[in-house]
Amino acid sequence: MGRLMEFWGFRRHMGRLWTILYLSPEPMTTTELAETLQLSSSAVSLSLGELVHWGAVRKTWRPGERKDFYQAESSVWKLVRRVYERRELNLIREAIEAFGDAQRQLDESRSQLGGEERRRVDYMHKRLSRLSAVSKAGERLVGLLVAGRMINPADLQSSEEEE
Amino acid sequence: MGRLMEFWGFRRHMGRLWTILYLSPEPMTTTELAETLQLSSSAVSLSLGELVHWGAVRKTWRPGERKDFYQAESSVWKLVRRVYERRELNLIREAIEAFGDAQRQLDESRSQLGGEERRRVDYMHKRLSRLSAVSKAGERLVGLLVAGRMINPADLQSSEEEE
DNA sequence: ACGTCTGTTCAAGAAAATTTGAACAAACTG
DNA sequence: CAGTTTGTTCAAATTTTCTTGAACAGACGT
Repeated sequence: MGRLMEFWGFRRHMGRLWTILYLSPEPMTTTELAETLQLSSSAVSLSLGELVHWGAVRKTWRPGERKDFYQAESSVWKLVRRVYERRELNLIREAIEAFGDAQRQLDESRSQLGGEERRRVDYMHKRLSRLSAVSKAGERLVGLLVAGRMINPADLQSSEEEE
Repeated sequence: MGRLMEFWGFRRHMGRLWTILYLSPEPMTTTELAETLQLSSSAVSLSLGELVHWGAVRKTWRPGERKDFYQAESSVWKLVRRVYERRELNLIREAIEAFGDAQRQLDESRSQLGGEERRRVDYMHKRLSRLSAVSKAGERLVGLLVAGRMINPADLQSSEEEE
């Protein structure tokens, strides 16, 4: 799980910590976690905090106990969905914006150019439109995924068919 | 695109190079690319090579010209699909294997344990089964994506419903 | 209120990655 | 075949990211 998480753009330790908690029938303390994974307490604090931020781990208390206890959110699907919702969707939206900005910049310079250069700018403009179209199709697709609705990958394919 | 690619686990330069080529009506040489992006020739060579390996860029020639020319594969969907096929699917499969290995290791030690410890091992075993189930549902889902078939995210959800 | 226990933050050090220039290899030209 | 041009590989150097221990802050019990 550590490698998987790392690949997915998170800290490796986040995966390791979550797994330990997921496999434990009881909530655990930071001390136990640090011992199990041979990590310093600061490393545990950092990664655990991020896990809590992503909702992958929950803090719990025990009557009488002074230390915090942690337990894993056990629905992987819920977690995946949350990441796609918060992170991937944003990423796609930023990209779409960037493509639009680029096109506007091209529009501005276009009038001052002539012949060869203008044809080049027009070409770039057309390509950016296609990138936008694909991105928007991707955005819709991820949106459906997050909503748990059926997805048709053919939509993505057709979004960049030559006109 | 550089940031997007980086986020997706590739070199940033790969995204930048691909974009320049994608926006160019003509194939380009390594020299032009290095100039445009202010990169050393070795950096261009390295990242371009990887792009070619992933099928995101194609080498072409021009009669009479000594240098190699490169052009971008222009179907983004094709590229995404290839990455999921080659990389993400493998990753999931490795994870599934790892979960199985872990379970087998638990099976081995189980007989030598008693009471409390055995209950703990049984719990971990059950959790690993659930991770396997989710992973297999994910594998099927990505498989469908790659094949361009309809996907139902509800399958993932139901793969980890309490029994 | 004081001392102790817990968790977080920070800056310094360690580790990992990227980048580069130089050396090498391969292909073409005259 | 010698001399260019082009492309790749490698190790050193730089940059970036992680990790750690110490300092800090908060909460609790006595």
